[in-house]
Amino acid sequence: MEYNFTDIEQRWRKRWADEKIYHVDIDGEKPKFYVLNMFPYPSGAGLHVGHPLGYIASDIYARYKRLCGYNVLNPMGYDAYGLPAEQYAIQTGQHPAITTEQNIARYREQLDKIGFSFDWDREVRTCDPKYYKWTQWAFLRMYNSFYCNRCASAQPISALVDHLSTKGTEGLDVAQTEELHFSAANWNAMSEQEKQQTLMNYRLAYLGETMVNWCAELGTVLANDEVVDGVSVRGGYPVVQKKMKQWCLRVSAYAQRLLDGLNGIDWSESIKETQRNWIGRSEGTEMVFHTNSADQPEITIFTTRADTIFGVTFMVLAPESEYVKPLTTDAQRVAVEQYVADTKKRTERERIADRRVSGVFTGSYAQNPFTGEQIPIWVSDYVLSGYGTGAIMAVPAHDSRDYAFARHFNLPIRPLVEGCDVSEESFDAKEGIVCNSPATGVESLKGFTLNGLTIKEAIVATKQFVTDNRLGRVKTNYRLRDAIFSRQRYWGEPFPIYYKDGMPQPIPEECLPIELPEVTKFLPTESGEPPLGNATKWAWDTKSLQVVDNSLIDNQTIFPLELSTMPGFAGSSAYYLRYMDAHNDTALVSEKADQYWRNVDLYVGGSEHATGHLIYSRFWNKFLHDIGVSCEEEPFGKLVNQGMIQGRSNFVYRIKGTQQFVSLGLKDNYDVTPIHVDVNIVENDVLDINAFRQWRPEYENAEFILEDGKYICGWAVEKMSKSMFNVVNPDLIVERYGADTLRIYEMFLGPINQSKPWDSNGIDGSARFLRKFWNLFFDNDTIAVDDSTPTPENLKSLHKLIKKISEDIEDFSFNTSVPAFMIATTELASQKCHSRQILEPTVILLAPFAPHIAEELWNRMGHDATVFDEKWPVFDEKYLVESTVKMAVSFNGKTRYTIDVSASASNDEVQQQALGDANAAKYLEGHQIVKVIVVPKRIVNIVIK
RNA sequence: GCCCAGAUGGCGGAAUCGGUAGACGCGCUGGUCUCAAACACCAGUGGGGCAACCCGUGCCGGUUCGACCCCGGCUCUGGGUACCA
Repeated sequence: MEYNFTDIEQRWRKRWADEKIYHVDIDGEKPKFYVLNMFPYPSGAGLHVGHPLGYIASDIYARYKRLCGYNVLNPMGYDAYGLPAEQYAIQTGQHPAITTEQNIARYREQLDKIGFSFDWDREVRTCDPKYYKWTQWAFLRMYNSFYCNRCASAQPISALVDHLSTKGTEGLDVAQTEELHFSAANWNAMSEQEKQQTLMNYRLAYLGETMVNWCAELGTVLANDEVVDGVSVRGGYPVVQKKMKQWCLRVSAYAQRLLDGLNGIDWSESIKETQRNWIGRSEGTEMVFHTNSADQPEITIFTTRADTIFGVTFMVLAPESEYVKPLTTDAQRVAVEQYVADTKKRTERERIADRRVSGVFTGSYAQNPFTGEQIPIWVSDYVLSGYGTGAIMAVPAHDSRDYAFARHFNLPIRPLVEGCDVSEESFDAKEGIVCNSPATGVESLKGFTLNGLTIKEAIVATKQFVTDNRLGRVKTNYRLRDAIFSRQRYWGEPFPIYYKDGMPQPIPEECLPIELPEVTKFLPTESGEPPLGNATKWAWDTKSLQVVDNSLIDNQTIFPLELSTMPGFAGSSAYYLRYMDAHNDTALVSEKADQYWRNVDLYVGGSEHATGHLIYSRFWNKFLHDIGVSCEEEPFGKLVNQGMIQGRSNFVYRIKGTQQFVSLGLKDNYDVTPIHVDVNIVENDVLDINAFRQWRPEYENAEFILEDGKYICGWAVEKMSKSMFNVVNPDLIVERYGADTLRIYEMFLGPINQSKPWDSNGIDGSARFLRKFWNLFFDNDTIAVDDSTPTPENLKSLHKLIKKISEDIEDFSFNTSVPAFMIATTELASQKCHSRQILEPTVILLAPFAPHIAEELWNRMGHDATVFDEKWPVFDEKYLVESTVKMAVSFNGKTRYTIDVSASASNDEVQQQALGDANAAKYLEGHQIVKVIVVPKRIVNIVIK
């Protein structure tokens, strides 16, 4: 019987869809299991063979869990807002909604061919108003919340207003932009506008004047994770620092919880470490340095090395620091202003590329709080305004950056560790015994000294002294910044915000969603406003509670709406919750659905989201947890990162200045240029010469120098992309080999979490395996499954397979499952096994990997129902018990021969047998036995001398 | 610079507990079938040697009866991150 995969796959896909066998509902009888893939951005290029890798792995797991009796939720949707659709719209005028719709249709068509067990009834699209209603809703909830440090939870803003109106800021311990101090009387005396302004300091979603990454070419601000090396991730355009009023999310409030939460989740250590570094907790000390004149502010600095206080020889302010202006003396004003202006002009990229030492003296001095010594205050761009307090105490002997600065400007360097050499470089290590702290003859405050302590002891002692003497305080800093939440783009979620007297006002929740307005142009307006500035119907009527025409704006009852839209991560931050209850019009997710599905048990996606989506999503979920929407504190229990599938490019070698192409093995005899050639006209690295001549007009008259009558192409592993001509489309593989072969082959390629090149050369092996598997069940054209009693060999082959496959799936080692199937198939074929008791469980084992063929065989064996309603076979050790075992015998660790021993033999008996063997005499000749080590069922090692 | 991961035949990769290194697949070689080719099937395939054997998991050293695996020191590759005080 021929294995006709095209017919089989089409038939089963239709039946699965018609009977909705992958549709799931809450089922109190069964335990739940939630499998999730990071949903794709539907790009215009469609899927290539790399995209389905993670989907196939998670589908195998989902089908396996279903067979194990779980109620499995395995949804799919689209992250549909994004820059490429908008840029395409700018170029062509085509509305992004239309191209997005087309791309989604194409994705769906491609996904459907691979046989996934998705419950499409739960599909979400981030650009659907029914979906982004809940994105806007969550934003409003954040706007109306603040973060209480004492209860480590988000609280309604009304609770804060109560506190402020009765106690002012007294006893307040909350997350805030800057620490404010005022009394209840002050608060009550504020105008409504002032109160609103003040509350912005505390809201979890707030409008803040912050330094942002501004990308002029894209016309928008970008989040920190969207900028790499000073250029935008998308497009690679330069990014500059600019102060702008932007919506922000107070992610920093959750820094500690985001850090703590990592300990309880099953993610790869590398991703957790990346997040820990990104959060960047550092424990240190804030110290106050007094300046000399009453009209100059005192300077607060942050340091993790308080122990180096006696080595401070200068201070440095960030150019953007608010301390700069009041601390600049008249004599230095021109130089300082010039320096600050110069710094502003340089992009971050330039600052990184050309890391020269620069700076300028302010003319002012501060006093060392421990010795009263006069310390010059400088300004330099190596100090960042955004971290700590934007001011540092410089200890050139023990910080390499301070060292470089001191050397450049000839400032003193004062070593504080016994025996350290600072003549060439600073001594940054936190090891050694402290000296010169204070130096001989220097008077220290209250006789305080660190001399003789280790650095670690000195840090503790200094912190204690600083706290006791009110010179500052112990402080924990986080590198994690608040997320900038505005984008000056069209194709994103609009904010449910309008402006009254310049102050933002929330639109009531019950009016959501506020739908994205139509525009005719997708570019910023001529006055530099975001694209929504082009909308003509984009004003809020506070009476009728609806969006109305701009011409009606009177700033009395009708007001302008926010022109920015939300960033890409907004829609992807809570989509896993929405899948639980995708059609609920009254809640993001019902309590019932949330209580049942709880959180994602298995999340599969790329590691490139480590500092983006995977942080924002955890933050967003923690907020929803605080307000009682999500019952779990962490959204994703187990995370598996699939590797990238790279392209395997092929090359032809043209002899320079000719139309002659030389085969790989002969190319070194000529002066050649390698040229990328379309991998689709190359098979097993052999070029299809005729196809090549037709590929492009310029190769029409190409001539070839062959080896063994063939043209062999060179190859290289590169990113899979159109320009390298190495894109492999899964549709073509499915057409030629079938979806089951594609699935098996993608898993066989290598470990799931490893990046690896796509190599079509090996796919025949996977196709051959499925054909052999299919043939197990047929005798010529008839199904050959009978009710015969299985032999011990049959049972052994089966149970070996059950054990291996079950373990592999649990461990996500699908690449080693495929060989196990191949071996079992070979064994069962040579045993001529036709027993139903063996073949039926074998089909169930294969079903997660190759669902179509499994269904077909299941059906042909006489079952009407789907194989996925069966039970996963139970492994029984007893079938694997051997009567005899092969053991290796080695002498001094070198294996010489093997012996067959009874499985029940004791170690002594095994030793007797190994030494009694005729071979033993040969190897023992002229030697003495020192000892014999017997490892049961494995090896007998005889130590001789 | 710092952090993380890795290095095994011609290639992708196995060896999940420190116990016969190279499973399985690709490729290659030989054979069967065929007028021939493709497909399919069968056999062989780490290197050296006629053989007994010897050598072999990036490099150097250590622990052990025994090391791809553990420890110390390097080299290289991939990824993340970077004036974070």
